[in-house]
Amino acid sequence: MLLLSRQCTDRYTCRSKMTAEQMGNWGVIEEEWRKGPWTAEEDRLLIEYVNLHGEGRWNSVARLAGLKRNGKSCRLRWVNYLRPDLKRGQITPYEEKIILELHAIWGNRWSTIARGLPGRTDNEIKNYWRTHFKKSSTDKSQKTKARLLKRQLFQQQQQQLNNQNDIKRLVLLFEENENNNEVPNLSQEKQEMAFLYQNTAEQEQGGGFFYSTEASSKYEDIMWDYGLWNLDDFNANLNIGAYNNSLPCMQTLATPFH
DNA sequence: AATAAGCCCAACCGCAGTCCG
DNA sequence: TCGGACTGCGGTTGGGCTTAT
Repeated sequence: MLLLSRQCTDRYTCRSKMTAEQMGNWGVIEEEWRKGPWTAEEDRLLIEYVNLHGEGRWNSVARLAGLKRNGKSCRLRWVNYLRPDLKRGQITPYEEKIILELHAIWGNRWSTIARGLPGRTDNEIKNYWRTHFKKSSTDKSQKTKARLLKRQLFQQQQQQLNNQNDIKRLVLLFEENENNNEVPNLSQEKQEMAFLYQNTAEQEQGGGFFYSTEASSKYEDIMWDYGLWNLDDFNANLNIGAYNNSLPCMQTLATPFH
């Protein structure tokens, strides 16, 4: 094992005031790949590589960029630290709220949750969650969070009732256009979604629309896939009248993926 | 002032899914 | 169809920093 002499990354320099020497056994070469904290020079090479070749083909980075890092390490460094669209700084209360809400739905699917928080990485969210919320259920702050979440979920359910009414109106449109089997000016996806809602609603006989069953989970997948999670947008796109609610809720918080 | 406990976060690991020859 | 390479994800680790005692 070879101990390397090197500079620290900016982050380490300014945040942790840690020198390469202080890193001790970090920054070593095992076999052919370097491990441990990234140096400023490595960052520069990686940024250069991505600017030239784009993201992906991470295993080519070592060869093409002259980095002694494996593909996984390069991808992780880019995704979690070097990407230009990353937000810096603390998680805001608003973002925390989104994390809580999305985690209530998706559980530990951090990458899915991260898609609802532009500029934040799955790693960041995961770390934040583990630090702030993964505590024993007896923890006082946890109880407070749980209470807050419960209240939010109640508000969301009220909101969803409104959403259902909007979509039911859409379904009525379908029924009115039954002969044509198509609603004019609606994309295939949106028609499919409304059709799916119709079937799901029938199956569930009006019971819990979003979270209750496997059927609704299938529906959720389609919502995410088509970027229709935000029903405000959905309604706006359909021109069937957007509702207005000053309370932030699930539908208005999560952003579509496109 | 010393130190223990908790916080924070970069980075690693293993696994599973996808791609491609 | 199959198997290896690649990619992405979630879990975990480890070490510096901050706060509480």
